[in-house]
Amino acid sequence: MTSTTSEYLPNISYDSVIFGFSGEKLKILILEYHNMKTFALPGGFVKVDEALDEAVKRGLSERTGLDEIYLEQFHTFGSMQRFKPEIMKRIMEEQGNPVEDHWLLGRFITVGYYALINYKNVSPTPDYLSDSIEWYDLDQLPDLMMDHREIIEKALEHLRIHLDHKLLSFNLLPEMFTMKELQQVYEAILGESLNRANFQRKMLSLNILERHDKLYTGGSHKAPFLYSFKKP
Amino acid sequence: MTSTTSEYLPNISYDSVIFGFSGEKLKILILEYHNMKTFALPGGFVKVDEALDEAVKRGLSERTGLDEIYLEQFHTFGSMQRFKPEIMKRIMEEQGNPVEDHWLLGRFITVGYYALINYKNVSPTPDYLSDSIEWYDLDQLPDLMMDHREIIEKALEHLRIHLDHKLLSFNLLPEMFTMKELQQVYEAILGESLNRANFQRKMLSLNILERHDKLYTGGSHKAPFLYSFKKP
DNA sequence: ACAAAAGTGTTTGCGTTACACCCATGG
DNA sequence: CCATGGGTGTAACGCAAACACTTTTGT
Repeated sequence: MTSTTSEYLPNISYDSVIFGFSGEKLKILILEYHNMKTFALPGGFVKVDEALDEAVKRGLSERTGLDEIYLEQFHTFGSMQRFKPEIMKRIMEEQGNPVEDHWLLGRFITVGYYALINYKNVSPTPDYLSDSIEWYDLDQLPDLMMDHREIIEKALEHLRIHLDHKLLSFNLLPEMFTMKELQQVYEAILGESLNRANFQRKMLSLNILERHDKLYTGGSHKAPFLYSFKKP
Repeated sequence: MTSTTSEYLPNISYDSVIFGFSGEKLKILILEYHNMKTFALPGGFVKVDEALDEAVKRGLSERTGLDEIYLEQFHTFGSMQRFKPEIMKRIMEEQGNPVEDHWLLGRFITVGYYALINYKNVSPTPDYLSDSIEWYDLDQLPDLMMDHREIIEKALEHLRIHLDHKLLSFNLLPEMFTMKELQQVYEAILGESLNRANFQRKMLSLNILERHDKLYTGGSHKAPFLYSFKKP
């Protein structure tokens, strides 16, 4: 722990696992530090007079340009293995800000959050510490800093378990969507294919969907109904 | 945030919801601060070189005299409503330690943990800040500090959902127990009565129990089998 | 007419619920 | 032999999986 005062709480951070989807594969937003080949989850710090949840929303908005994201907290990581001040030191030196005693070099307990968004709505913008921020396929992740790989695994576990209850909250699908699109979301996230007929029945039985007019795509086949999530 | 250095991380705390059971009702361990009529969950702080999980185990051991407790993290609370420095200030003044600038008066983000133990195995001992620590029935809790009531509600929610998977880990029942005792645990925690026959079948179908000799209590009825949890 | 995609129906099996019946034990 | 508690059996129900069948659409 360092004694340097700043506008942020020392020793506490958050890391966000941003799942992105757009029709096919599930992706994750990863940032790379300047010339360092160091990949990490987008994370950040909490201001002294800011709620934790607010801090995460703020940071995410800065990095993705997307506001009003539904975020879900899933676990807090506090082992000592997380303490690797050399990495952050190198990052700050690369940035031309060499420091010996800085709160960023302290030990951090990090709170994990995840979100699920449509990555077509998003223009990720690197922050001042990193030089790139990119979507990576779930099965083609680069080597990640510290325990970030473990954080992703745990986030994915939570996402899969709570998918039914959370999908409404994530603004992942367009306002109107077909049953097939909905199924593709489920299949990408669960990593398995589902029976079409049974999926349809299960979704309709949840009573959260509203059926609208049919969608004529010009394809040589029956036109599918459009659905939206019920508002109330 | 204060800049006073100490052996603890500033701004981070944990609170533990210790559920206790011993045959009938579900109870919770609550401490009371000296002459203050201020009731709170037993919580504590993390040393600068100590893992979060370790800190919680240490604090709990100090307060209950029980080691090797299975603890489960469930949520981290970080709203600004938690920031009520006056309360801690009054507590410290009562203790004869008036201070203006102390890390304990800072804002805290707290990590919630819960455990489930047999309260007959436990001799709760007050720590230096509090003057009593007692078991309270779940439905007769006193008014609690800050958001501690909300923390309990959330802990209970998690306990109920994860009971099947977690009961093995909690050292709640004696080595050997009857099916009835196991059912009473479930009923106390879930807050509802269960069908005897079906409960028996469900438990046996989980394949986590080992059946031993019958228990002759001298009661005018059939002697029940004893069970233990399977080790491997 | 055909292929492709979407919607609906049917059968089956499994797990849960409710309730009944039988067994063991001590008074 | 009876009351009490414990173990097991069974029918009914609901849900979910697997699969088949029908309908719609553009070529």
